[in-house]
Amino acid sequence: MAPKYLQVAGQIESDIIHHVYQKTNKLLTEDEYAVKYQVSRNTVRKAIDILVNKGYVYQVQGSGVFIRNHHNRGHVNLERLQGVTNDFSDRLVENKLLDFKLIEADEDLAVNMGCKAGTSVYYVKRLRYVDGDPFSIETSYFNKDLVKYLDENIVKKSIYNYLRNDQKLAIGFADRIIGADYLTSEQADLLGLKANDPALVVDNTVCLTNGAIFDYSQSVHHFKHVKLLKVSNMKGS
Amino acid sequence: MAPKYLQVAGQIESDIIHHVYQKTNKLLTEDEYAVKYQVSRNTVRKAIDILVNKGYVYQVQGSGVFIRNHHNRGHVNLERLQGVTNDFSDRLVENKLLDFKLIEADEDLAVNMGCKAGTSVYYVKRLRYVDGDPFSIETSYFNKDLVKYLDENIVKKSIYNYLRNDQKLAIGFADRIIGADYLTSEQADLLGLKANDPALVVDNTVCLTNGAIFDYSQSVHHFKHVKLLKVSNMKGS
DNA sequence: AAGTGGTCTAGACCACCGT
DNA sequence: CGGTGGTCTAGACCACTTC
Repeated sequence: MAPKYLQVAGQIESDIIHHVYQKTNKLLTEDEYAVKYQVSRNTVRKAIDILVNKGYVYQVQGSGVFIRNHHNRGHVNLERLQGVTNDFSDRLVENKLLDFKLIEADEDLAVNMGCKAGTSVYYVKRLRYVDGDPFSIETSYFNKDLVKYLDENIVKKSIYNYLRNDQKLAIGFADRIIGADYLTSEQADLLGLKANDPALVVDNTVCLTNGAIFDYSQSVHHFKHVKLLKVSNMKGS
Repeated sequence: MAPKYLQVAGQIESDIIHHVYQKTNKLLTEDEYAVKYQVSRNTVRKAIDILVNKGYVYQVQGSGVFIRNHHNRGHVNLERLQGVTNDFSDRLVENKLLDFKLIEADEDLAVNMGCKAGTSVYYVKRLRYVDGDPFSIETSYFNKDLVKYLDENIVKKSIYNYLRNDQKLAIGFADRIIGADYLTSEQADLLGLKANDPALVVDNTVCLTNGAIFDYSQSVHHFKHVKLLKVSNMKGS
């Protein structure tokens, strides 16, 4: 059973997506949601906080909660892991499996994954397409002590959906380090670009709720097709 | 008077930075902070939420709040606007003013700033250095209807510190769109790189608490010196 | 002055971690 | 089992916007 504030957030999010508030461009008041969903006002506020952080709305004290217009322009929202699968749910996301094997972590990888050298890790290399265009090259490592099982069929689809829904993995938090770099000629071939073209590179470190690193990965994105979106809230600084 | 949860968050943040919890790598319990600061537990939780979002700590139900080890590696934390000034407070941040003038917004700029064409906007172009290395080229536009005054002296220092502290501007939220692109030869000269080298490009749209856009800017970052950091929390999806 | 979001409290009960 | 974080409530009062 999902907590109430998530249920309420989901309902309101669905309303926004289906343009229920298009006339006023404004949500209902907190008190109105409290009555509507039979929850306390604090629970409503927690739900709205989630929508604020996802970039759907902004709050103005004394006035209301307003819908943000330029929310979706094909950007990958950094607020969600699993960006491509979520943000492009209305587009065709495909994966081409380039490599898949079980290996032992060397010294460098062990440092990045916070494990001992020699630990068994799944190695997955995929080329991801959106609407038929090459989108990014994703090289991932999964600690086998934590991710007990993977196979080619799973890996061709959404790995995270499997880990969360089937393996019931308690995914907690992630660091992402974002930079730019040259494309190697091999990467350029895969993405349909030229060697030394720019690349948008994201290093991911993903942890379980108990802090253990189960996934370390690097995504090399097509610089023309991929823009990341970060929405920030200045409250709390 | 800052709200209590911000004060508490500031205190604990300071404790973390000064290695008060180094022995255990763990914060005090929520109840202990509630007693220590004479606030309710909910206020403590709100303070800790801020530290979670800033990437200082992570929470484990039933166990405690733990400090994250690899927090600072010279990255620009996307959780804060004013990244360079904050994240590199222990390093030398300098600005070279390349251009500064009052102009009228053309059609394109007006669209980006949500204002009418012909609106007066300050135009600021700066080259930013960290520890003497060229770091990024920042091209900014400020709506003069909202940012009443700027001059060369202010612009050579931290614009945001001035707007927040002196002009008491109520800064609310921001969108950032992150991508990679080629460097132009002019940009390459400024950054000490070569034309067509990669660049990490960030477009900013910054709004007041009432939703009005007061700042639109583009930062072109040195791809070797700049990495952005995003910490994510999987709670609430 | 009325409406609406922002802060804060005190307390209840649940879920999970560790011993 | 006790300790600790997670969810939720009902209500009070403040700050800001709108009229």
